Amino acid sequence: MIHPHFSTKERILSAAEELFARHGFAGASLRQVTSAANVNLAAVNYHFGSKDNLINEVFRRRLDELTERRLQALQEARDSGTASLETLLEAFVTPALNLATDRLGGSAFMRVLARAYAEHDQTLRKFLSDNYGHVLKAFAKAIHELMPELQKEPLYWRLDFISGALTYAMSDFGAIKRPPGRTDEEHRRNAAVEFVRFACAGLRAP
Amino acid sequence: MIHPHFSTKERILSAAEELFARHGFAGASLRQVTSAANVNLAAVNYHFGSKDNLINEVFRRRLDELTERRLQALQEARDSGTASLETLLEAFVTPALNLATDRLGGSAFMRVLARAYAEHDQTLRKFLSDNYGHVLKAFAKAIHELMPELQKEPLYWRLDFISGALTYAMSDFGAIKRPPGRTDEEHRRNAAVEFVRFACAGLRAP
DNA sequence: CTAGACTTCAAACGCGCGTTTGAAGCGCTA
DNA sequence: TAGCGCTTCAAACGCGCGTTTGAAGTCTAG
Repeated sequence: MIHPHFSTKERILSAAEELFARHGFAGASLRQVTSAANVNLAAVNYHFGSKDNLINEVFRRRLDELTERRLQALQEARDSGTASLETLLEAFVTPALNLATDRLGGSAFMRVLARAYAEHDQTLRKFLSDNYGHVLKAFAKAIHELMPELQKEPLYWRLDFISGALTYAMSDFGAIKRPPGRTDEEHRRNAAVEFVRFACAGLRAP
Repeated sequence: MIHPHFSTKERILSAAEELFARHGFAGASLRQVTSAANVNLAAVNYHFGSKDNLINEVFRRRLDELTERRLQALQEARDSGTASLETLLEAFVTPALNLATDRLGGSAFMRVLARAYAEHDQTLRKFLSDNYGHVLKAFAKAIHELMPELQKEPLYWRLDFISGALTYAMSDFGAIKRPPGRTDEEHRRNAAVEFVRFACAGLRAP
């Protein structure tokens, strides 16, 4: 059961996120979802129209905010006038880390995202690239200004690797668990530092 | 229709590989598989017992050989006495790349593998880690011997990032589309070169 | 030629799927 | 209180799922 005081739509989205992460889009049924959300089966089709559209909305709910925070952090980094590769990557990584660790269900969403990468479904891929492709472009542009000597194609490859590494590392099947005697906050901070160091070095590769 | 002169078992495995890559394990049905393989529906349960076991056999067929070739390449790199980070990572990546490009259906298998990483299913993950976990350990050990100054925790973080990036790069999802006028083979080889360069730099980060 | 093991076949099993339906419940304002 | 949207409900729809069954086909050894 998921947070009975939330709205029906929110409860469906949360339950769907968790079950899609665990069983995949085809593997999780609407009956499982509505049962976990403590909601009538027909509520999904009433509020979302179809299962396919529910999947899209699961992405939209998290990605809209993630996108906004990333672009905002990017803008701040550029406005400060002290932009380095490190601060740019921090602007990209930190919002995702916050989502994965702060939010209720955020880590489930990271696993859903990892599944989306493995999906070859055209509808879903088009939805994602249409709605959120501009974020990657904005960061690519900022990084390009900072490293004009790096060709466009290698740059895009490396950004691609960075996105993949971040997504897979943040889903909880990654090997690294929080060590005992360290707080979640410290763990997240540590992950961000390690990741930014790794990604910057990768970007600066000869 | 898939290669009518192959045995029933082989035709089922090939069709299953292709369809699991395209629609996922839950999303591809045995009716789709047997229809694509030009084989009777009951043949799956006769030859493999169940759908779950068919999934395992799809992995076994490719991973047994992939594992052997990776460990062999690793051994050669160490025996040659000129082992570098680059040669180690090449030993890991190249067999996968050859599988993806040489073999009929190999690229489909790479997408299946990406799906397996995103799966949370305990049965499948246990099967994979029981049978093939030792490969990753062997490479981690070799890298540690080559970079003894890198602490264990940062090393594990970076290997985690690299696994994610590799998985991501091997599935075809990435933002990078194959440029027109370049073959699939060239595209993948280029990806491997870019990947090894990126991963080595990341491992060597200060 | 034929007995017997192995393989393929069409048909059916019960079940859970996504979706639809029409009635019932609810919270407003008039 | 009556009327009216919006939301929830139980029930049902047709369909495709994984699996099972028993008969028919195929091949080889005696």
